[in-house]
Amino acid sequence: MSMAMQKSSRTPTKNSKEEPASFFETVYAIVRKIPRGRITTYGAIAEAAGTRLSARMVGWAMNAAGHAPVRVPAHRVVNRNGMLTGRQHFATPTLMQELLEQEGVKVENDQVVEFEKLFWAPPVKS
DNA sequence: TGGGTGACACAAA
DNA sequence: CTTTGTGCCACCC
Repeated sequence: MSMAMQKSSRTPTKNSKEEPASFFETVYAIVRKIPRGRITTYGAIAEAAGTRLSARMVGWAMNAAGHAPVRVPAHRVVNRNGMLTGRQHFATPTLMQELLEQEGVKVENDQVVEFEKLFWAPPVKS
């Protein structure tokens, strides 16, 4: 799959304040607010960010989150099915599951157990 | 400027 | 049930 675009450099646009300079940072801010042991979905984040029509962008932002200035708990973000779709993008394919289990989130067959119960609804972006 | 990209979501077959 | 296809939008070169 991934052949071109391996560098993917992004513009940090660091602001002294918490003000997100771009949609990416908005997503990062939301993801960082996910409580430990909880999870959310790309769609929920997208909705909170104001782009519910495109959950894809959240995944795209997560892709860039790997080189974000602040570590983003991307392992707490799963797809609508509660599946760890992004595990393949972590340092190791199993890292995402390991991190989740470290926080008490049980994962079976690449899917979060009781995903609906652990689901955390991100606050709506003002 | 324009085009391509995608860690999703949803509908249809 | 699984598979296939389309839409969607912000960001990067």
